[in-house]
Amino acid sequence: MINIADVARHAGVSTATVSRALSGGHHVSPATRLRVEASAAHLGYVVSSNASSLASGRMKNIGVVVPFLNHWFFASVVEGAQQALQRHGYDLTLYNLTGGLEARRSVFEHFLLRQRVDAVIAVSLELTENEVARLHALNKPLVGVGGPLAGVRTLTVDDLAVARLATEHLIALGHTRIAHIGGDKAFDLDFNLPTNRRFGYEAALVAAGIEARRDDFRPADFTTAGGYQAAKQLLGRPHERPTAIFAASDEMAIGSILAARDLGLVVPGDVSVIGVDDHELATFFGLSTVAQFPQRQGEKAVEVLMEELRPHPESRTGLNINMPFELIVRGSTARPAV
Amino acid sequence: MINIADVARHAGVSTATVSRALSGGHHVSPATRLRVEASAAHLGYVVSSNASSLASGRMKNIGVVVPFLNHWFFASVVEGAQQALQRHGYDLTLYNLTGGLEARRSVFEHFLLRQRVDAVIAVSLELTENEVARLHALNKPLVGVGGPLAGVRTLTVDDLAVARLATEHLIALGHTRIAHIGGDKAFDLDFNLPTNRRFGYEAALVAAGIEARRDDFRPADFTTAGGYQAAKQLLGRPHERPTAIFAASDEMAIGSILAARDLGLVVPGDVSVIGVDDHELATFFGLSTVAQFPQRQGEKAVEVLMEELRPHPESRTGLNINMPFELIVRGSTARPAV
DNA sequence: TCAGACACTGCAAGCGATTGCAGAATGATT
DNA sequence: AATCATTCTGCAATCGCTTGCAGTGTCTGA
Repeated sequence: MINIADVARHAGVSTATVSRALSGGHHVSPATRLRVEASAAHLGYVVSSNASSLASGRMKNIGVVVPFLNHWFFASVVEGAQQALQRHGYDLTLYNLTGGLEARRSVFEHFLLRQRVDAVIAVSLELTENEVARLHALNKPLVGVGGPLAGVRTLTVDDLAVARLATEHLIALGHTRIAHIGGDKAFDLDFNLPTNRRFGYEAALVAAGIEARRDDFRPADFTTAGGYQAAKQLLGRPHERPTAIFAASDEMAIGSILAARDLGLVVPGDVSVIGVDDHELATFFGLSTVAQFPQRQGEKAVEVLMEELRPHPESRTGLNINMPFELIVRGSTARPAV
Repeated sequence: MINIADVARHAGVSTATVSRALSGGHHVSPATRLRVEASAAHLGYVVSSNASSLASGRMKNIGVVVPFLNHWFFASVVEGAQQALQRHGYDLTLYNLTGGLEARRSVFEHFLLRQRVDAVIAVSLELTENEVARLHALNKPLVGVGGPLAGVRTLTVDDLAVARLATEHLIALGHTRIAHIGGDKAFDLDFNLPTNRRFGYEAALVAAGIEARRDDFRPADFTTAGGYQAAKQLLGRPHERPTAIFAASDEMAIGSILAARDLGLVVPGDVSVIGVDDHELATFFGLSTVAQFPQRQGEKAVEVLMEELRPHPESRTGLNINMPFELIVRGSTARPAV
C-alpha cells in the first residue's frame, strides 16, 4: 500500500507539504498543490485514516446508536445521517442495542470509548444517567434524535403539537367522537412520546369543548397487530362506536383500517383513521397522517454535529431543536356520516 | 485521556507488557496480567483503536455496504451482522448506496480505501467489474450476502429451491392453477433472484405435469403496492382466475391478500397466497411463506469473515454458501374449493 | 553443578500521518 | 539597495500502540 512518503518522493516535496496540499491546500502554492495532487492521483494514494486520526485527533467518524434497526423510523434516520455524513467525508459506525443488556453495556463501556468517533448521535434512546455520564466523559459532541435526553442537545418533533394537529383535523371534519390509540405504559418508560401525544389529543378535544372519554383510549405497542387489536375493541361496541380514530403511529393506524374492514366498516365512510409518521405504506392504504421526516432528522443531526465540530462553533442553538411535521390528508379521513 | 504509558507506570511494568497483558495475555505471567488488568480497570483505560490499528494493521472494523437500509431485509441483515461483530469486538461501518451514483463512486473510490476496514460485507449488491476489482485490490476479505457476485464468496439461499418449495406446497394442496408474481425486468438487472424464483416456480409446475401459463405470471416491483396491482389483474378475470398465487416476496404476497379482499374474494377459501421472506407482518396476515433468515445471514457472513481473518484460515468452504430456508404454513394457504 | 530450555519482560523501532517552528524565497515598501 | 512582511516549504517531534529481538531469571535433566 502506497503511503505519503511515496507521494512526496514522486512529487519531489516533503511529506509535510503533501499533507498540507491534500488537506485543504492552505499554505501551499497552487503549483505545488497541483503537482502533489497529480502524483497522488497517479499513484492511487489514499490517506491512512488511522495514521491521520492518531496524529490529528480527528476521526472523521461518527457513532450512531439505535435501539433497533429493523424498523422504518430508525432505518430512515440512519439512512439520512449516513448520506449527510458521506457528503462531509465522514464514516458512520453503527451501534445497535438490540442485543440485550450485555451488548448494551459493552457499547457504552467499551466500544464508544476507544477513541474512534468524533461525536455520537443517539436515536430515540432513553439513556441511563450512567450512560449519559459516560458519553459526556468522552467530551465529544452528542446529539439525540427523538426522545428527549436530559441535558443533551436533541432534535425532536413537538409531539404535543403533532397530536393536536391530527386531532384538530378530525374535529374540523366534524367528528365529535374521536378515539385514540397510543403507547402503553411499558413504552412510556422508554420515550414519553406516547404520553405527549395523548396530552395533545386531549388538549385538542378540550379546546373544542369535547369530552375526552376514558374508554375511547386504548394502549397498544406501536405495531400493526397492536393497532388492529385496539381498534377492534374500540369499534366493536355498536352503539358506542367512535367515528374517528387517531393512532399514534401509522402502523397502528393501518392495523385500525384493517380492523375496521374486518368488522365490515368502511373507511372513511363509517370511521375515519389518521396516524403519525408517513410510513412507506401510508400511501398504499391512503392513510391520512402527520408526516415527520426521519431522513431529514438524521441529516439535521449531522449538520448540528458538523457545526459543533468546527473549530469555533458559532450559532449554538438552544438545547432542543424542533423538527418540522406536516399534515397529509389522504383518503382515510372524511366528514362523519350524518 | 489516559494512555498505555499511564497504565504501565501504575502497574510498574513496561508498555510492552501492558499491551501483551491486555490482548490475549499470552507471554505474560498470570500475576502480572492480573496486576495490569487491575490498573487498567482502575484508571479506566481503553486502548486507542487508532494507535492500535496503525501499529498492528488490524482495524477491528468491518465495512458493510447496502443498497438501501430502509427495508426489512437489509436492515435485518445489518442487524444480525452488527450483533455478531459486537461479540467479536468489531465495529461496523455502514455504507449506504442510496445517495445516487456520485455517492456510490465515492464509497468505492474513497471511503472503502482508507484502510479503515479489515473486510467488507456487500449485501444484495450487484457490483460492477470495476467495483469488484477495487475491492479485491484492497486485498481484504470480501463476502456477499444474497445476489451472487462474480468471483466473490457469497451467502445465498437457493432461490430456485425456495420457489419450488413454495410452489410444491400449493401443488400438494391440490392447486393446479397457480399464478406467480415476480420481479420485473428492471429488478433483474440488479439481482437475478427474480428470474431464479420464476424458474423454480416453473420447474415445480412442470414436474407436476402442470402447464406454466404465460399469463399467470405478473411482474411487480417487490412492494406491497406492486403486489396489489399485479394480484388485481390476476384475480380480476372471472373465469380465468387462478386458485393460488405464489409471490416472490411477502410484501407482494400481502398486497395480493389485500387485493383479493378488495375483489370480494376470501383467502384462502377462494385463493391461496404464499410468499417468501417471513416478513414481520407475515404473522399478522397469517401468511404462509418460505422463511429466509436475514439476521442469520448477517451473522453467518461475519462468521465467515472472522474465519478468513484468522491467521491461518482453515476450513475454506466453497465460493457459494447455501443458507437455510423453511416453509412456514399459516392460514393463507389451503386446498382449493371443490 | 552446569548447560540448555523455557517463560517473562523490556528496549526500541516502527506504523503513517499532522503540525509548530524556523529557514528560504519572494514580493512590497521606503 | 536594504528592510520587512509574507508566503512556501522542510525538519523533526509527536500521536499511542505493537512486536521482533534480546536479556534476565527460573527450572529441568544429566
